[in-house]
Amino acid sequence: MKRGSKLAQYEGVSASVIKRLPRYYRFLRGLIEKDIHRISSKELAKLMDLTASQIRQDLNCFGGFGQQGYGYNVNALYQQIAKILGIDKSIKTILIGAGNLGLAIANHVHFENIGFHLSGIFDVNPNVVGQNIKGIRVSHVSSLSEFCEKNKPQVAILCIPRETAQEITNNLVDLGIKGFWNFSHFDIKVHHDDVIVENVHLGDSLMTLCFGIHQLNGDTEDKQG
Amino acid sequence: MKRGSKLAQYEGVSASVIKRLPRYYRFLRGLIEKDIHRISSKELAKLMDLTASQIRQDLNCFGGFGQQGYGYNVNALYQQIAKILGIDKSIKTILIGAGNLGLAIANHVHFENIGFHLSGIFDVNPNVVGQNIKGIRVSHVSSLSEFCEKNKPQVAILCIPRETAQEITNNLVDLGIKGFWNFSHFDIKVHHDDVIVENVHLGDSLMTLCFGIHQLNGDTEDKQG
DNA sequence: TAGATTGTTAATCGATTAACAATC
DNA sequence: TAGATTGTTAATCGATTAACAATC
Repeated sequence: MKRGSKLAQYEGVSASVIKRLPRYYRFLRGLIEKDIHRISSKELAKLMDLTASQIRQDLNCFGGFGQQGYGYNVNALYQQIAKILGIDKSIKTILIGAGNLGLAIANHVHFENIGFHLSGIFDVNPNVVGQNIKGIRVSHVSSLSEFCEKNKPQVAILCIPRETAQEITNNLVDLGIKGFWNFSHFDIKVHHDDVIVENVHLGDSLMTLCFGIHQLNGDTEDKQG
Repeated sequence: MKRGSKLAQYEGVSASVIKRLPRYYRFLRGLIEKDIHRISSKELAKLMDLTASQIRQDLNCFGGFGQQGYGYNVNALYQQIAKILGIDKSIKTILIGAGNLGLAIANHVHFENIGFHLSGIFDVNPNVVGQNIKGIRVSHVSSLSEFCEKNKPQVAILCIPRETAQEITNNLVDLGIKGFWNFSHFDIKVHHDDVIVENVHLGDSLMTLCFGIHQLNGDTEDKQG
């Protein structure tokens, strides 16, 4: 039995490569929709604004998916990447915080298509608790531990205020959560090395754009003199 | 008159450095809230899980904000970063697409705190057009060009389906939009080098987490045998 | 002054790109 | 076979880290 072995399959692969995989996946789907069944690293590079070298290097971290003189089979490569990412499985996931953003995430993200299953939604606001979202009844946060013991979710999505983020995180780690998708404006800390955090700092992203725009505009705010 | 000069102020600074600035900004605010007025690169490094070297290198791209033997004045540094990012100004911004995600963004993001002003919201759905969000009446997309000519927004937030993203982008570029905050599941292409795109691919982020979880679990899906 | 900590240069590390032999 | 394109090694480039003289 291989399953359960603690030996990570792609140990040597760098985070930079991993982070590019979803983008490959997206572009390959685009090709499939256009009925393109074969592509060379050179063509794909042009499409994605990368170098052909990088594409070949990236893919070869996981195996030789191409064929000399031919290129890559789009469908096969698409399936391979799905498998590498683990999208073909289904990770039990809970959402903490059903405010504006939490609701939008619940409704907008296609969990089932990308390897997740949303199985519980929690909030503290009595006006929200009891509501139905995507067929899931919003529960009070006080029922979290009971839920986790019974259902053993692996991932929690945090759409909660910065002030409570760390405390909730600590509780969730104790309840067995292994991964956080963190939307709170706070860099949550986790002291177990078998728990991972994926941050989505929307504000940070927008501030980067702010900088870029002022660079374009040539705005300077020198002390006049 | 310096304003309007096309000479970018921080031309030599790499994107990696820029992208870290908002995080510094967040942590500095945290310190201010804790009434900490002075910090060394070493202490800040520990807090942020960086090296002291990197912090000093990063900040010195923009100027010498510290003092030997003392460290950095938290308030002063906070203000400096705000200025570098251009958060102290206000960029006119429109939102395209007032579905789940668009509404959440409009309500959730503190535009005014991070250098932006939301001045228009547009959708095609007649059930949405006319609604009031944060004091802004949702207009039909057909009125976009009129609005842009009159108000000259510089940034557009795209919360629209992948299928229409490129077409809308092309229109908006023609209408003078200089920056895109793109939430559509599509890498929009822009062929002007004075237009910038900041992508937020939520699905990509979640897929990365998916990969990480399966690595932790030691999941393998080898052909058995 | 002595101690601390910066700003900055030099060394290291990692990621990207280029080159080319292998091979379909 | 000839042409195309991969897989992979080597070269380059950039980003991070270490070291240390400058200086508060």
